Amino acid sequence: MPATAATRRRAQPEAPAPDGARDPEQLRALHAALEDWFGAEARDLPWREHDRTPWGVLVSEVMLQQTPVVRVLPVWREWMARWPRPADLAAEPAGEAVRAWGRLGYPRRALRLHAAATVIAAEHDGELPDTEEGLLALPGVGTYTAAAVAAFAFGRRATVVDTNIRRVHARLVGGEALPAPSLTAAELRRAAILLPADRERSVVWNAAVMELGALVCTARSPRCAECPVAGACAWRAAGEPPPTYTPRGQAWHGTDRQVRGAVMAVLRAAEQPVTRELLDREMVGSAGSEPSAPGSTHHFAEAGGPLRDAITRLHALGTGPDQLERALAGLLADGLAVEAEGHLRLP
DNA sequence: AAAACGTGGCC
DNA sequence: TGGCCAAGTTT
Repeated sequence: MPATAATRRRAQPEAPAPDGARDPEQLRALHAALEDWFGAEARDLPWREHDRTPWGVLVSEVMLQQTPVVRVLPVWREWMARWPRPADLAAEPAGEAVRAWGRLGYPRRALRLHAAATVIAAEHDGELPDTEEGLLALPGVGTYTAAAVAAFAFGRRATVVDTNIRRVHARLVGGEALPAPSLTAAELRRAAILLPADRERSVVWNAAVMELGALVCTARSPRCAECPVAGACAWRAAGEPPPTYTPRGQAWHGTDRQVRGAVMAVLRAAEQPVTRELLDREMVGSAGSEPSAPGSTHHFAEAGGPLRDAITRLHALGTGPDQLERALAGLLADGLAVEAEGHLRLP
């Protein structure tokens, strides 16, 4: 049956299907455009250098979970210099990883990286697993990180889906301002459809889409004028409709999380274990008052700038006894702190 | 499966 | 100024 004008229109709709099923020609053009753009505009990040190691890629991916690149860079360099191989990290106490984590946030990531290094050293002869499945079994490695390391460290064809990629797909293909609040099965299917069949191209595509989301197709005020695929963007074609929901932020002030963070800052800064009694006496219910001067107790005798600052910050929270108790219990349960003989310290 | 989990910069 | 946001994982 000869194709009529009507059937041709149905076969080639103006807007791409939201599941990403564009025709092969469109897809190929998309792949080529982003490949070129990435080649010209990609940032020079150390974990993309030729001398990178799979371990370095894993460390970068974990550090980058919910943490901006600029903050990760110096810490990643420090880690690589100090612990160039998983076994190097595994040879040290977990607390060293937590301390070297600095202020990246979510310090249990440091704990899990140390645990992963221990597994790699003990069960994998010091080498990272080179499959998604093997990587996924490591502590702190979820679906995103497993796919990312498989692709970027081992050159595998993996469906990488992070927050940047989700946003780019939502706009470019889905015609929506933002992806759903949480990852859906439909998004995974769409990402799989969009992934180039060619292995090497798939690696570049993953990196390119992620980079586009980070540099151009940003959450707030996207730079569409600089976008290499703006002409193919379903969101623009639809007139850039606003988000259909408003993301709700995380509570912070007055939360246990805030107290945990302040306690961890003290433990990181402290050269010696900190007495539990000190936390209770100096930091509970004393908002508005002054913390004891460094040197007023033997615990503070050697309090330098960083420790003093951390203590001052915790003091300023005016944490109540119940909340301090809860926060400490949480830290101990998570293994981020250890209590022995009335003292608290990093593990 | 919703909720917990740090931190700092930006508009 | 305060809410939003950043290469998520775990329970």
